[in-house]
Amino acid sequence: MMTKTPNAPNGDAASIPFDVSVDNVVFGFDGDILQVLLIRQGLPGEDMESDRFHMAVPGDLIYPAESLDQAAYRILSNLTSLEGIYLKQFHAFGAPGRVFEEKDREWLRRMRPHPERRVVTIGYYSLVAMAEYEPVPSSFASRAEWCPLADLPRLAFDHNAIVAAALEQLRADVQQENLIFELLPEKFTLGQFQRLHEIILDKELDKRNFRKNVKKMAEVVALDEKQEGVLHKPAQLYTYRKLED
Amino acid sequence: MMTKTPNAPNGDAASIPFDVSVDNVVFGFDGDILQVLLIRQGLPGEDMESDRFHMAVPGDLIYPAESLDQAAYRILSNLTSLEGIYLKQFHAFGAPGRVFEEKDREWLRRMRPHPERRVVTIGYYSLVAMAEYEPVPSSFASRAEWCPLADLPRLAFDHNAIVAAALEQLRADVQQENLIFELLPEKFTLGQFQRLHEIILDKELDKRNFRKNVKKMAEVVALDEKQEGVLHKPAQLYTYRKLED
DNA sequence: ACAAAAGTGTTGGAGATACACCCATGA
DNA sequence: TCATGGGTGTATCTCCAACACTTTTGT
Repeated sequence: MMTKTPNAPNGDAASIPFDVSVDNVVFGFDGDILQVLLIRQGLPGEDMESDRFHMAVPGDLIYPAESLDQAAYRILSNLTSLEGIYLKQFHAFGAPGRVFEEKDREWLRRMRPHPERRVVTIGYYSLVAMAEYEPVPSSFASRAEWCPLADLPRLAFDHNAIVAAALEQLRADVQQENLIFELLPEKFTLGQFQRLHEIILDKELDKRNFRKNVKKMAEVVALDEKQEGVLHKPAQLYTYRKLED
Repeated sequence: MMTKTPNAPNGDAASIPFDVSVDNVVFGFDGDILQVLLIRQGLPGEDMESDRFHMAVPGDLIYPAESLDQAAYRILSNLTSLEGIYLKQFHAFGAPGRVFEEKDREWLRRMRPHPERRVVTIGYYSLVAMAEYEPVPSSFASRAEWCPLADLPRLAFDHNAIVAAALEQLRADVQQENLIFELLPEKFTLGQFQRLHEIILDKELDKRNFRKNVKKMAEVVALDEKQEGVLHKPAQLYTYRKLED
């Protein structure tokens, strides 16, 4: 426990200060594909279309008096005006080499009071029904945008790895819990529901068997309403109702 | 994102320094019940039997140049002489009120260079076959001991909550992956194997059905050997062999 | 002899899988 | 009329749950 090593003597050097942040991978489903919410932040004095902007998953340092979960909620509610969004901590990222690009270091130097501090970030993911998403207006300095999961650009820091880990965790979690409804709008078709399953589980499902299973879910109830304005047979709409027991 | 609030203005107050630590919940199986490895640390100048000792899950601050995983491995190998132990990060704990007992504050004041810093800890759990566990000799200041999971004492900080969360995570993980063998000794009986399942899943299993399922696991192979010195019919011994594919 | 855990098969029901055609709409 | 996704039932197979008695050892 208390072994002294050259790398980490007791005393000050073994307790350098850290910054702790939260990064939130926001997944959205538009009825067709999964998307991720990204932040595009300009460096001060540069315009947003410059190729030196900073693209990242939304995140921020933790405030002195807030918990990790509170920080994650704060970040989310600064981006959307929604309440009660599902949110889950999934992994901490703290490798000493997390910040390795010169561009990222530059960004930290301009935006952070202690740009050289090692930073450990706590990864969260959230689930949003895109149809109900109301983005907060972009500021001059930053702008949120959806990006299809399939064609993410190169992100800041280790954020590509964070998104990949979030997706993997989501895949595992969906099989256990009722998370999947968080991604669906209030009214949805069985086609959308099946497509969402197929994307997340990453395999094709048999339509008839899938619908047979849905009929056994008491939480999914058919509405007295059909799709409109589609160029094929309009689908029955369904909704999710939490069971009261 | 950059909203100013009284609680967290930009600049220094929004980036107070943190300590980051790793706490490792080490689960062991002795063939009968699950146990947890605890550290009993004396305050300097007090003896180990004093009731003012500090009982906790093993943990330490992260060193400047190591990753989270490396820190977790270091903590583990300072306690056991084993290599290749299974270890998994499961949750970060960072509530501002994690340290609330006067006794814990006192301990920090004596042992830490920055006792007032807010500390975020990354929780890991590890799995150990107790039969093969070789404890490292206790120092004058600290001593590791197994404690049955069922009768944990009151632990330091929020360590009781950390152990509970680790157990919950272990329960979920076991159903997906092949973790359970990490808790078994090299040679084990089907009785032990079933008992371990029953403890972790927290439900009784049917002996015949259980054995039927084990027979379908290609990784579990019968040895040419039986238990000795037990006061009942000696059981066939089995072992786990990773499949090469 | 007794106590204590080891070991052993069958059956019925539920749930999973595989599979192909017609329907309603907008362009 | 064509393109597009919506909608529907049956037969088979696999997997899971339920269930009771005999065996081997040490004391």
